[in-house]
Amino acid sequence: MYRYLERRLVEHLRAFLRRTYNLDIANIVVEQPPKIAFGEYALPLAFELAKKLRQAPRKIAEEVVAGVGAIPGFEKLEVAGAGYINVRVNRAELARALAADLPQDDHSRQDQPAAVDVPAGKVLVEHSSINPNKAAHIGHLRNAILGDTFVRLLRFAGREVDVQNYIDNTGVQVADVVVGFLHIEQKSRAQIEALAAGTRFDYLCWDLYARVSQWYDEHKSNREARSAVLRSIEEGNNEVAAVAELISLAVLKRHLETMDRLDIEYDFLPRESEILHLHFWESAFAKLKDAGVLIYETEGKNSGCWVMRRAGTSSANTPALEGVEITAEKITEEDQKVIVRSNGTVGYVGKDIAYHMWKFGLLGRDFGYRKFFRYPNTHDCWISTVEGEKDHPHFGDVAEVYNVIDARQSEAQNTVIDALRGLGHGEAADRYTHFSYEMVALTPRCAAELGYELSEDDKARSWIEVSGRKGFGVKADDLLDALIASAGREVDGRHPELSATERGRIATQIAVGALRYFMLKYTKPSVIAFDFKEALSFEGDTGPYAQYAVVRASNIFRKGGLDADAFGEDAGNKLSAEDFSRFLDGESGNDIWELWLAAAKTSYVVGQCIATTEPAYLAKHAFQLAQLFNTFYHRYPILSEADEGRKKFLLTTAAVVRRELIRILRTMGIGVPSVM
RNA sequence: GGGCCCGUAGCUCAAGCGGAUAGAGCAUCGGAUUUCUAAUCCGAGGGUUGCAGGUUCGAUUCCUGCCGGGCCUACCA
Repeated sequence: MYRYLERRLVEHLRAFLRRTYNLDIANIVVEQPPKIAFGEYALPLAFELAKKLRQAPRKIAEEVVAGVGAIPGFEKLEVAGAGYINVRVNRAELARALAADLPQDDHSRQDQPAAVDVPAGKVLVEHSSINPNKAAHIGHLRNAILGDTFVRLLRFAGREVDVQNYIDNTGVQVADVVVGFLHIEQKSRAQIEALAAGTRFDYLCWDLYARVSQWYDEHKSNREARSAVLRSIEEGNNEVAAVAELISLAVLKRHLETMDRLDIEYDFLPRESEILHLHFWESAFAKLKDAGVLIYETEGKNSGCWVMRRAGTSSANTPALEGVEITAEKITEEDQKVIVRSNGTVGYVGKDIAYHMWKFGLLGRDFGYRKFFRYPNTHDCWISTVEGEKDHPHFGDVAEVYNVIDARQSEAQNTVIDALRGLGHGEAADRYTHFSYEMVALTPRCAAELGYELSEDDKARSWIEVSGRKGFGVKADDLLDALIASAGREVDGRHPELSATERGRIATQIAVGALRYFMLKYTKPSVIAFDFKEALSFEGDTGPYAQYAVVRASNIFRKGGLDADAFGEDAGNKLSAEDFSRFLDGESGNDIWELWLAAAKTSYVVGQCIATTEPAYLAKHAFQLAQLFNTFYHRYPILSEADEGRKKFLLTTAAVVRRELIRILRTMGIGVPSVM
């Protein structure tokens, strides 16, 4: 609602500037005033115009205020300070629309249906992409939670989204665990199969993987086992490849179970083995050669390889003059990225280029599909195969791509984008977003708790990187278990009257809320220094704080003998515009209005999150709304309110905030317990 | 060497394309009428936004140079 009012305001201003000053300002900046008493929007417009019009900002502001005329939904514009234009909306009108929960555009934009705002075409979000050779850890949790929340944000905005989780089942990481089972543990395929059927097979692989790394270090010759295993996996149709397949599928299944605990689901799991066996690369390779994106190097250390210019490097040595043959451009050795090795095999980036051509429907080949995993809610997750089932959903061929991959891979990601552009698919390259974020590390204290020996240098660091290879890190399931246990102790103490099952359910919801919120509250470029104390906190800027605000709202209705959901549904009919004016207008209405205004901003915030690929704004929004509600809750006792009209208004306020908060939390993948 | 990111309160982090008095949480200290349960609320202290310049009516934000830290820079994935 809030965002449509903003847009309408900008349109009126733009029209005014055009007809009055003959100026076309492409981007009219709209801000939010520092205090609610100043209004709902603030425009620094006059400062910008001062130079162009050669007039004092204050004078321009006065002209704008006087000349722009009435705008539907707005109360008035006024000049403040040196030339700010503060804008006041019609509080009663906005509140009534929010209470009625009108579909966003019905109220604000009757001339344009909501569908106009939703861009055409499907969106593909790739996230998680965990190597299927060991248990998922906290770093993977950040990825999956960011990715899943972004999916929810897109769906909130009306987009159709496919969720993919890319599985590298043919690389060294899987090979190393295969080496561990076959060479160190000396297990047979049947024995491994039995282990894989046990509980938390991924934990077993976690430890084994760390031991394999040690084993390699013991004798250089031990590494030969890895090469042999890798070769067998790539060739396929042999015992080693079968072992690798069974391990990677078993670990993958564990990952899906772990993520399902957090309400994270996938639609499709494309695997590297199919990219190889279905010859995706051959198709891509031919096109890349034709387009001159790949260059065959004949000298230097990369002699015999097909190379590409590394993303971010410029051809400073060979000035890009017009008419210069670009395809014959010489790339200095250090700016070369090897795509095809001299032995003819393709590296990771090459496979990724092929995969992304497939994503955009530019490859001319498709995967085979079979059902792999059915979630408890009966949603099916599909996996790639060479020969698949006849009937399957259509994946790929999308309009936009978001890849949730950590910042360390930005160069590789940009190289893929460059390749698409080099192939002449500039429009695809423009709609390819590397959703980049920083890693999760551990505080030195946390590392010490896990038994890691700290050097003096380590102790001075603000954080220490986890290492799967060393088996050093916090496993996702362990963290979740710890959170559930901790939340469970609180619930048991507070609600002994509930059944153990019910208490467990609540503890799980709180744990998931705490974990998801924790991973979302930091902005993406910030390294998270993980600490159990912080992650296990349920107070202050946390998920449980926001959940608790909803529970409190629910309690009001329960104690009052009312149904909160039902009350919220027709809340718009309970009060007249005059009622809203009475309680929201003027100085006295400011603090409750602030709560209403915050509740009205959800779709605006969702839009910001998508535009900036930053889910942290949603966490901030949830916290702010919960905080305002708690203040309101404390300041205005509702059930004991004597004035019936006022009581109805306060109840409506609680119902609307509760409804919006539930919506926000759902978009973050966080449910709300019945009691806390 | 080159590329990318970061540096804000004791700690962990915010600050929408440059805007009004740089905000939260934690920690510390002091409070909250026996209320819709305190996983809550109110208050206090705590800042030369790494340093130095520049652009601007206005800079935490943009530019340049330093200082400090991280990541990437494999014929690994």
